[in-house]
Formats: sequence, C-alpha cells, structure tokens
Amino acid sequence: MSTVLENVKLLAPHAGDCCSLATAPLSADDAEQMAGRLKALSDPTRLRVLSHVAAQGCDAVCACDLTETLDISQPTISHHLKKLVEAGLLTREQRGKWAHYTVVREAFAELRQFLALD
Amino acid sequence: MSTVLENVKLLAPHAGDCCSLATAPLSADDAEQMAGRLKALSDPTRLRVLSHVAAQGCDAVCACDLTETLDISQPTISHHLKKLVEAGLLTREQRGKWAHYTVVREAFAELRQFLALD
DNA sequence: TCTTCGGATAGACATTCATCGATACGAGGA
DNA sequence: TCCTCGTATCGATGAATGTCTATCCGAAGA
Repeated sequence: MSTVLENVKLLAPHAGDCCSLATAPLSADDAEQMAGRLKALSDPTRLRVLSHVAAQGCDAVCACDLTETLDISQPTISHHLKKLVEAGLLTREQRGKWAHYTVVREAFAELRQFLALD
Repeated sequence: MSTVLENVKLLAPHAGDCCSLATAPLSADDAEQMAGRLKALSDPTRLRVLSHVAAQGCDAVCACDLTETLDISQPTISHHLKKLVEAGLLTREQRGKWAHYTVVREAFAELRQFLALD
C-alpha cells in the first residue's frame, strides 16, 4: 500500500514540467520520474487499452467496454488500468458499479515536451 | 544474432509513421512496435545516457565520455547504448578505436506524433 | 609482431513484470 | 437481507531485464 501511494506521489504531479531530454545533464531523480511514466507506456497491452480510451477524446470509457473489445482477461485489464492511473496517464471515476476512465491530456503534453530535442 | 537483426528490422524503420494513440483501435502489431521503442526509453540509466547525447545536438558523442561522466560501469553503458541503437533512437559510428553516437531526430518526432491526442 | 586500450560480449544473478485462475469486495436490485 | 454482477486483489508462474565481473575482439602505435 505504501508503495502505491509513494508512486502516485512520485509520478502523478508535474512529472514532466521540470525537464527535457535536450537539457544537458538530466538528474538521476528526473530520469527516474520520467522513466516511470514511460515504463507505463512500454507495454503493448497498455497501449491498446490507452488507445481505446484516447479514441473517445474527453469522454470517459467504461472498463467493461475494454474487457469486451480486447481479447484480454478481466484481471489483466484491471491491472493495466491501475498502472496507467498510477502513472498519471488516466483518471478513474466510479459511477455506480461501473468504473470509467479518461485520459489525462496534460500528461501527454508533458511527455511530448520531454521528447522534444530543441 | 538473428534476434538482434529481427529487432532492428522490426523497430528501426518508420516505427511511428503509421499510427497515433488517438486513432481508434491500435492494432496489436502497431502496439508491439511502439511499445518496443518506448521500452527503450523506460529506463532511467538510458534516459541519462540519451540526455548526454541529445545535449550535443547534431554532434556525435564518444562512448568514453559517457563512461567518465556517469557513475555506471562500462559494460552497462555499452549494453544500454546497444539497446538504444536497436530501437532506432541512436546511430553508432566507429572512428578508429572510438565509438560515437548520435540521436536520430526523426525517431523522436515520430514518438511525439504518436503521443499526440488530436 | 607485440602491447595497449576502447569497447563489445558472455555468463551469472537478483529483480521486476505480465498474465491468469481463484477469490474477495461492494453497489444495486429483488 | 440475499443475489447478481462489475471490478479489484491475491498468489503463482514463467519470462524479460538491469547490473556486474571476467573475458574477448580489434584498431593504433611502438
């Protein structure tokens, strides 16, 4: 539990507003933060999940839609959704008995900025 | 050896000119390709290495500089440089007995495009 | 040709991680 | 208060990965 909370605290807020790859010596701490967020993107299953959510633009997507559409077991999808939320790439919202997810657009803007070489 | 060659063939050429996260159902193959490139970026040591190379702009960086600057063993740096080259993020050039590395700017442009949500 | 030295490879080890079946939790309805 | 069902967690397992020491390769110089 403490691990999860620490990760959220570490990754979620402003993970990318500090630095870019092109700014010369990337500190070990900054590298750790950005690597954490990029690691959340480095799995094909998570990319497919993200794609489905991102395709809805600003609308939220029900987890049940994902379990149906993709050929992946429900625990696995739940696991990946949790990782994406912890990385600050998705937000979760409970509506009745359904969980809905939305992309965090600022997180992607920060990532694109980090990957700029100018 | 064949594994390395296959990865190069798989990842290096135009891995990102096909798709974006926002384009609805990301195919399993596309997800695999992009995840491979992102996985190369998901390690803090590799980000620090990349940062040092990227800071030189279009100039090549000698591997010996990296071994001196960062507090990481020479085989480890060599290992990471190889991964970055395989992912198409760096190019390697041998000059005499020294190896020089340069960032592949198009690869980063493709990544930024992939992470755009529009 | 022998020596030196930068860099890559081999092999080992510990750690992380993706995945799944089984199960627990929790909200809504009967 | 039970039942149903969507979702999260647990536990296990096999695979991938980062790091190191030791060693090898290959180019330049004496």
